Amino acid sequence: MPPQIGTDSIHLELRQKCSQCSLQELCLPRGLYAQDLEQLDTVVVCEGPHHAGDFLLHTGDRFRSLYAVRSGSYKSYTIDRDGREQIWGFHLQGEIMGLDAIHPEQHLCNVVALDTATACSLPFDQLSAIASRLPGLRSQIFKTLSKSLSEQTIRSRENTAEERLAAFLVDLSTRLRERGFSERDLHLNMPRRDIANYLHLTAETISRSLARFQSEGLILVDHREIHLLDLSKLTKRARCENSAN
Amino acid sequence: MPPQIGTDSIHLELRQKCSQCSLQELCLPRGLYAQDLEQLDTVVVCEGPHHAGDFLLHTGDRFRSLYAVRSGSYKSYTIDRDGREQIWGFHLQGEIMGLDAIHPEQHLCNVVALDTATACSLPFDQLSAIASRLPGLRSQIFKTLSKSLSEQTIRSRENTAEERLAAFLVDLSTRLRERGFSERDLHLNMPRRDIANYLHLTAETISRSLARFQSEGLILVDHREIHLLDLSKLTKRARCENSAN
DNA sequence: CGTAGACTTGAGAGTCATCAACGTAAGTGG
DNA sequence: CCACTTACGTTGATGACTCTCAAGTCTACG
Repeated sequence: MPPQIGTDSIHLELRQKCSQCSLQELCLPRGLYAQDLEQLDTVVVCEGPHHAGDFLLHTGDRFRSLYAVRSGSYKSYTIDRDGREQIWGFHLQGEIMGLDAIHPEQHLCNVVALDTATACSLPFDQLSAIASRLPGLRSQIFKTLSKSLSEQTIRSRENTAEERLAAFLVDLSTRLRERGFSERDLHLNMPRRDIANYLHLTAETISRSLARFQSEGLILVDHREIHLLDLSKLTKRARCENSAN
Repeated sequence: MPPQIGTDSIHLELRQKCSQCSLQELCLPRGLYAQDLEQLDTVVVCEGPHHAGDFLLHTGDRFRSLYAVRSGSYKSYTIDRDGREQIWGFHLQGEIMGLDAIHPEQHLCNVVALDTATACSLPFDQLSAIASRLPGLRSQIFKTLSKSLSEQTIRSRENTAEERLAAFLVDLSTRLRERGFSERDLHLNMPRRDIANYLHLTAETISRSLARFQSEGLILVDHREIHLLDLSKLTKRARCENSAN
């Protein structure tokens, strides 16, 4: 059973230290001074490990914390009034989840692990209190929200299926590179249907578009392993300015 | 010539008082205590008046301030690499503009007045400093960002032209009601082309969809005056849960 | 080996963009 | 007051893109 959030019975071994975490520069602590990081250390709690399909959050959960992906990956989604899944995003190491919950004070999304994954819980009241003392952290939270907003808006402008898929692959490639992985070898740990859902397309269209990219020599497709052969052409196909970082 | 932001030569008469502003409860100061509002009073500066077509911001402007619409309305847009306009939003009284600029520290959007309009400049460094002392303001800024993010994400899920247009009309109606205007009589102060652009459609499709809504008795169209006859049916056509407030 | 789910591929249909023509309203200058 | 212009809006015809439905293949796993 995962540790309860918001209780006092937090085992010390579950405490995670941002000050010693290799994801520092990708995550919320980005740009903070070492001594300031120690303030974060006092509030961060590890969640998980989760296995593929395990839930980190459910729609309607009271908002207490933001979550940072520590290892593995998660997807967030809602269920619309027709009972259909609506995927909001796929989240890699260092990325912040639960931003949507700040305003309504409850989580809009379900968040589920895509593979074996852990997350850091950042209790928001405490985070906000620390941020009141640390301009750098305050700025970082504001920037995280602002960046998500811009990215979401830009993403919504993509027109054709190929544009969307190309942008998805390039975006994934960029995020993997930032995390020290190969930018050319993508392992998709979600079915085509999920990619399609995320891009507001169908699995068939994803399949056909991947096939077309492959026939044009842009990528190599082997089930869920995608090798990007020509990143620059793929970026051109994406059309939308993925302002890196 | 509009007052320069960030200089010391700010005339006192340009100072706006949030503590005496009728938009308090719609705008960033929402929920703040009276004595706290006075801290905001010390940093807010009026911009404008702008006339239709006047610019408040240009893409690439250095980010110094957020802006709150004080009167009239604005639209924000970018120019994509093909030189085409991409409208990000229409902004009514009390709404915050420039959130996209926090992360890159420069404005992504041009912001232009749609009619005679004024805006309050909220110098961000000072705002952030005040927020460090006022949990209520801090929370309000976080919530504003979080809400924009969710709305943008939900908006991107709308599928058909009619869904998008219905959601647009309902959204506008809701925002006008919140501001004390009629929720049934909309005056669109932008051409069809701009609505189409915002909704990722064409002006022709807007025209046809409006005609269809009218023929079904949902609305009455008279040029840019739209009267909403059946808000509940229109909301159903919108499909997307516009979680009010 | 058999089943279930994921993936691919094909055929047909629907929605919306594009192109084009036309109508209308507002503003200008004669 | 009227021709003229310009921008906006509407309506129709056509075509492209992608969804839907269907069939078939492949993989994983019991």
